[in-house]
Amino acid sequence: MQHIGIKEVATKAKVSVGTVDRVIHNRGRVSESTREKVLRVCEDLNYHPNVLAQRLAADKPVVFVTITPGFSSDNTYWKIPLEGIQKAAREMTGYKVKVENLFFNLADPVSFRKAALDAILLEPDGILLAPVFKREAREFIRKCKERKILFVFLDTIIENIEPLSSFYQDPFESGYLAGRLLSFHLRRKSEILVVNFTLDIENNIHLGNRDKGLRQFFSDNNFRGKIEELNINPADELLLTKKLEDILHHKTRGIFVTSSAHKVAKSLEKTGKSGLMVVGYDLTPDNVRYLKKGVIDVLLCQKPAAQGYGGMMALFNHFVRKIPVRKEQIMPVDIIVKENYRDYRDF
Amino acid sequence: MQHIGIKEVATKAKVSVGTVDRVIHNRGRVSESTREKVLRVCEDLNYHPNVLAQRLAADKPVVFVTITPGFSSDNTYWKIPLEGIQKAAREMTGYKVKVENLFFNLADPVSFRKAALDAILLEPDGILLAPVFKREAREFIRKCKERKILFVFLDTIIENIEPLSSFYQDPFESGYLAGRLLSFHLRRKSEILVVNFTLDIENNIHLGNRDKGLRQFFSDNNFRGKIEELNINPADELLLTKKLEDILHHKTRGIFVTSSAHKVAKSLEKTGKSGLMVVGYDLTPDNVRYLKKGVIDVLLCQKPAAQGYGGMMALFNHFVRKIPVRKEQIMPVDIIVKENYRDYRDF
DNA sequence: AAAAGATGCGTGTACGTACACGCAATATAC
DNA sequence: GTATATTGCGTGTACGTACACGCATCTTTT
Repeated sequence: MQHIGIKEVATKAKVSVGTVDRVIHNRGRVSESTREKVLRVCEDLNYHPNVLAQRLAADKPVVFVTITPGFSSDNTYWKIPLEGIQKAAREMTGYKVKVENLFFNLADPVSFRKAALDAILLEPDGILLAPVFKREAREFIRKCKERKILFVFLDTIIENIEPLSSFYQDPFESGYLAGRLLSFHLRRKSEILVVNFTLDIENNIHLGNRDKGLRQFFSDNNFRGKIEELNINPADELLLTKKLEDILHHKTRGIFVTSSAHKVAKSLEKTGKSGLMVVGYDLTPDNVRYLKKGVIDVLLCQKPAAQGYGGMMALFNHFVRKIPVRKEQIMPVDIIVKENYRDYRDF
Repeated sequence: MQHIGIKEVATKAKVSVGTVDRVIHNRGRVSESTREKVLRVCEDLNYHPNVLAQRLAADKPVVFVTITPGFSSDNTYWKIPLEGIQKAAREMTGYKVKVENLFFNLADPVSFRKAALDAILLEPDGILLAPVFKREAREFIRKCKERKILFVFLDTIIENIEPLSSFYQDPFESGYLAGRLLSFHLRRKSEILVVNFTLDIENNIHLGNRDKGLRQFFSDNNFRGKIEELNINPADELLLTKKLEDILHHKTRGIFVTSSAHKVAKSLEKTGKSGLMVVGYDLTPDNVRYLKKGVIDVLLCQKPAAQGYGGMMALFNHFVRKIPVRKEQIMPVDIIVKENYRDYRDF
């Protein structure tokens, strides 16, 4: 006997499978006495429903909806999480699961509201959500709660709201970590430069917290040197080179870019760099090029595909496999240098 | 119609489900003409068998065997991969999969041969194997091939043998990476110390290659300083402290321990350390303690639980879910410092 | 006290696949 | 020519669960 099922429970409790089924699903028409008897036998035999058979016999599919920022040629970041989402979706074929991907525009809160409405019309069981616009997301989650729709947060979280699970990275922690890494290279009176590309709408909060994390590290470790700051529009490449030339001098030993560092790297390459440790974010092709050249020293990453995959799997595990799901999955800050970037390509 | 199944194929091909089944499984008793017709319809309808129903209807379970080193109170390393293996096994409940864990003694090749024989007696479909003893493993794999048993390598690989998949880390690469990390902290004429705990039988090859990797880095980056080496029995704690005191001097800026670094850290703590960057391996409680204290600066890790989990899942994906499996999964060298170790605890 | 309703329970069919069995039709044997 | 194999195919049951239906029994209504 491979697996004890309803049948075995029914036999031992001296009732029919139908009765056991009614007990398990709480759909009435069972006397209290037999109800208790059946439940006791379930305990005794350690009965667990067979998920395969459940999904096979189910008449309605489980429906999941994802709501993430769309991507374009100039902002490809959200392509990667989607790939993880789709990988997970492929693994759900045969389980009677329907996955619908909705997108919104990072520059337009209204597009988010629209996607949110569409999502609810699909009457999903669970939603995977990148709550970029806090206010709109709060509103949406209120509606979900009314309708008993569960949700998982992706990339960011919202304070005081408890989702089924959330997959994200703590930007403050990653900035703090960047401080640690830079500190290996600093001397007594070295200076550091922090570069913020301020027009990066999506990541505004992220960028700020990364910056704060770095500063906290140096304040915690009584660093004596100076931390310069440069806030700039990423489109102004010429300006960037000029400003960097102005601001860098012989005491500067480290640069921390709170987002993608390839533009800084490009400028540095012109200027000529020596004894400068450059730390930035994200394993994009542009960044990798400068990592390989040795202009960028460290990239901090968060496995965006794994986040998308994990978020979908959290829904799957909860609704289909019915196993407990971690409330929170803080993605490790992966430290990537020239020598190990290859290993992370597939994440 | 949720999923096109055998029935739809049968209808369209104007045969019975039994015939379709016989065609799909190549168990004869079908005329060539109907055979071709059925296969064409399968193509046309893009038929893919429903894995859930397959497993539900299967009479014999799929059998997997794992063969890994055992663990004891003094060598707990292999406990972690096993946890990953067991997590994967739990996820297979309901799929009619039988998993048997066999162990051998790292100090005794004969115990490996015994486990290997036991494994074959279980007539498994697939085997997850830590091929620590190369010669014995080769012999065993020969037998597996005769019996058409597939295998997945865990932790190490064997040259010129192609398993279904392998999950491991490249020790040379990790040593090379250690060189990069240390280099951030070195000055022109700094010295480095490499510490090898030579009696670590299990990892002998690993340790050697880590050492080689480090040296290769410094040779590739024309490092001018000196690399000292200390080979020592990990049991000789007193001797370790003494030797360290002898060998360390003001020019020493880095220590690379090719395995667990906590014993070195303990000695350093007595001696008093300053301006010394310590890099070691593995996220064990002992190591973490010194990482938190700041005596160890970096731990290089390889997510051993994820390796065990991934290895089992490779078997599962191949035999049960019947989806393609990556031939090789080189685990990233995770760089762990005081600030991000928390995030890796669950891997 | 008979009719109507509610309660407690069993039966049957479906989900998509595997596999044993059985029955024709054809092929081979004697 | 009949008897026996062989080939080609369909049917039936099982896997474990979900859910509709139906039939007794018991309770309430008038």
